[in-house]
Amino acid sequence: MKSRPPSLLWFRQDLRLADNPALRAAVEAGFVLPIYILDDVNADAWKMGAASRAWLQHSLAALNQSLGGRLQFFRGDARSVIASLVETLKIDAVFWNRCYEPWRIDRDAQIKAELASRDVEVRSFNASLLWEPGTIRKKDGTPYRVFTPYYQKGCLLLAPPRQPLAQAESLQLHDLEAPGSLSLQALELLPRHDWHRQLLANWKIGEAAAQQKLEAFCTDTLGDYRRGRDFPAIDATSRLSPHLHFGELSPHQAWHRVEHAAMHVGGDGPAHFLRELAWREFSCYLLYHFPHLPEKNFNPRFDGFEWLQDDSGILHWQKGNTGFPIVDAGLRELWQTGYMHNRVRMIVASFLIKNMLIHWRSGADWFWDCLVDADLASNSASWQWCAGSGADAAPYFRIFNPVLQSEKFDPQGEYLIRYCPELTALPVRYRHKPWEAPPEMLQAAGVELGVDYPRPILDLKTTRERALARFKALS
DNA sequence: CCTGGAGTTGTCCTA
DNA sequence: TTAGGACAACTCCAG
Repeated sequence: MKSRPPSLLWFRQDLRLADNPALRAAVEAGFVLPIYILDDVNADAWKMGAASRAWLQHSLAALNQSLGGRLQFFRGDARSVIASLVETLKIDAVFWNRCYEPWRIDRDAQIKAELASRDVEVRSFNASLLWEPGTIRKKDGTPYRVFTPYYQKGCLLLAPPRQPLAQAESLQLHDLEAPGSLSLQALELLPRHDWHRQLLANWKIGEAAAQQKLEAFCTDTLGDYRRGRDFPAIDATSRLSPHLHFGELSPHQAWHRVEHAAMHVGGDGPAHFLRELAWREFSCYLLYHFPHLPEKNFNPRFDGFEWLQDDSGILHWQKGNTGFPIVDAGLRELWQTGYMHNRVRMIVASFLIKNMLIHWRSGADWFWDCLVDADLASNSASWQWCAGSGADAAPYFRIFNPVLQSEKFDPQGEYLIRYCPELTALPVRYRHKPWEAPPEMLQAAGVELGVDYPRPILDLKTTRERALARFKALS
């Protein structure tokens, strides 16, 4: 008896079983062969960074477990991996959920064409965006460049986000090992050194953990979200970004769960969180319509800007040794946990770009490698926003003063000493600016500047004036 | 077709 | 001590 071949379900940035349209379609078609391909070939310059890979390792392990160990892994050019699977297993249907990075769009279009020419059915779905970029335009047909009209007119007036799909029932999985399939370990997602262990001790990874976190956020912190989200010492943000990036959670699930919570929570926390989800969408929208966003200034006026080449400066910044505690705390948080609080991301970005006059791409590259929530769209759009070269960008004269920001948003210096514990014994007011503490106070606190904690690598006032002059000259 | 208000996240100076 | 204004330029859209 000859059985029908399984349909191929290609997991990408949708590592979940619930609210997964491609999975649902595959299940309805019969037996399913679920696969994941680590495609560094087509990703080229945008291969996942180290922190993302470490996350991915655990997310795939969780997904594999939910699939009873039937998820099959591959490595290499997805075009040839899929072609060969289709050929050897006589597969006649392939399903996936869409991704929106330019290189993935190109690659997927090639695969789609190739499969179509072999009479293989290909169906792709939207699983990661509330509003897909191609559908949102201004009245004149061009894409939006400003967030608020994009969100208010383009998105909200168009259609409400669809309801999440229920998990597909009676999943029948293909249980033969496909030719060329590898073990998860063979993807070599974890670095040789042990850095990722400490990093991932901060996180619970996978679909179940993501759901729990969404649940906890809605019940515990959503009410105070608007105010609390600015204070890095408080656990008042959702920290859902890596789960959303890898698709352990869909934005539809988050949107509707938060809308539901709004009935009980009240206040403007829920609306502000939904706006943040919409900023994620806006970044993806910009990358879709302006595919050079990761490399080139969105506003070409910045092309003539002369950034400084300062390799030793970048190193101080990366390692959290600038001598400005809020900046150093942020970068150390990034290194130790794969994450940085949103407020602090803006502060360290402003410091690198405006005070150090270093190209926003240097910062974006570092974040790309270190963030567990690294996302090409959000990372590129946000760095350009900080630089002033992006869409709806910050004005050039908005230069964060790291001391004022620290005093305002971490008044007790709790966040500072969490990542710069050497400053703990200093009185709170000097935690924000240890170089101003009197020598005897530093001595009493056991801090020798330049030894236990760095001296400031630059002068805030003069670098601010330098940036104002240089940026003003662009206009 | 023109016009004016509003727009994620600040800082500094002056009165 | 504190509040208000200046600091651009541009996009979007309602009137």
